[in-house]
Amino acid sequence: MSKILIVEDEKNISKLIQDTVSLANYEFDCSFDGEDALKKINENTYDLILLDIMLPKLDGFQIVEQMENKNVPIIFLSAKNDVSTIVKGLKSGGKDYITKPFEPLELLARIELRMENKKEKEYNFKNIKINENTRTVYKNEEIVYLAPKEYELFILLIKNQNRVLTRDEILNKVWDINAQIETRTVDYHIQQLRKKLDLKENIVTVNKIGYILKE
Amino acid sequence: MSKILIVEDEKNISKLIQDTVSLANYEFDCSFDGEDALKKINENTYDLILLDIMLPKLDGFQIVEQMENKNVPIIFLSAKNDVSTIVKGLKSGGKDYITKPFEPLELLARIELRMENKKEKEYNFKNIKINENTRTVYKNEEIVYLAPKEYELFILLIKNQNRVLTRDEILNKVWDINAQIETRTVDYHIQQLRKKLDLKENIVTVNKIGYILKE
DNA sequence: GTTTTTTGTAAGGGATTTATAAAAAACTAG
DNA sequence: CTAGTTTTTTATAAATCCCTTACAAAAAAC
Repeated sequence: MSKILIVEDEKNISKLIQDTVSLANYEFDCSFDGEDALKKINENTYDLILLDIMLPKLDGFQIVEQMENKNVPIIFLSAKNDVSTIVKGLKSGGKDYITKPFEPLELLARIELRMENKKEKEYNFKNIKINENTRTVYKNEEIVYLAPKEYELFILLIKNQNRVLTRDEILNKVWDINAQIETRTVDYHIQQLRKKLDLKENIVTVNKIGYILKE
Repeated sequence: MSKILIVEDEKNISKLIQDTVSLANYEFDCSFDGEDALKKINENTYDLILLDIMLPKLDGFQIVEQMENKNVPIIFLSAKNDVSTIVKGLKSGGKDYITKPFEPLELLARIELRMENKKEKEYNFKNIKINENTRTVYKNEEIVYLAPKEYELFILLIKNQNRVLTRDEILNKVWDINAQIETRTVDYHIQQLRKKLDLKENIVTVNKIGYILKE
């Protein structure tokens, strides 16, 4: 889930922003002064920063200058509406500049616009991450290569976590086979997954029925 | 030089925009009604479109719907300042939405922001540097010459690092082929890249699917 | 407790897929 | 048209996949 940092010193405006981003189910952290914001930015990984300019201790521009990871998109959100400040904001790394008072729905639309790149079909299981867009599977951040059938089988399992999949169901979905053939093929591929992804404990055999992936 | 299309029916506003973009030495075309704009968009390649919403013949949203190349960035520029229209604009493909009356300098800053994406034309991978503007590829600071297809294929790979590219996807993007032909062409060019750029380890074959460039 | 069924696992091997070099075809520029 | 380059195809070697077999281990049935 995408995470936003809200940097805004006025409590009730911060609250309004929090409510707005919550609408779209974003996670968020809040910061009420510049120093704390900078600390949070450098210590965490945010997908977006909503940044006020006039702040205690450090102002928005100083934060932008001093932050380490320059790739996090920033939307300035400020009452300062003079052209020179807006232009400065946009040139200093801001992806947008919204003046207060703002309309929550417009803010949301502008947030989502900057987030768009990030939308990925991603599943997690234990220390395993699987990204369907890129067709990559990671175990502890390292790419694990899965053969075609293995990959399809794992997708099926992970999409049905904690649900027993019958052998028939598996054969249907991964092998496009309708007949009830007796074969060790499924067993073999289950074995491969258990091996490659350390899932000996997690892919549980349900005798005479099938398999279940569970934590 | 980057070229902008200005779509605005009011002559004097159009003139103001023209003067503004001229300040930054952008080339531009002008369109004063929707139909003409759509025609120009489909027949030319613009780097950015400044699009009014209320226009004769076709409105801005209809233009967006009907244009063929959906990748051209659009900035809406409209007197309509109700939230629902702004949100609609941002969600329908606009990269920004500026309300009239606007400040020329702010407009310019917002234009340059959207143009910037285009400037990011240098990629790095291991000891390889690739500059799209100059169409040069360096391996350890030394220029490596890549034939056209090789170059295009490498650009595709490097823009999709750590993402599996299917053979179909590759054929589509590099060869403009839609059919699923069986051919060894892709293999051959992959081989050339592996050879010329020492990427034997990094361009990994994903059996039955395609290839992935990874570190 | 024994037999039968089911599953785990390793190893073999045929079929499919990819790598590679070399030849043929298609371009390109002069 | 020609010479040189680029791209595609062909042919064969190599690699990979994944299905099967065989036997061990586990579970279920008797």
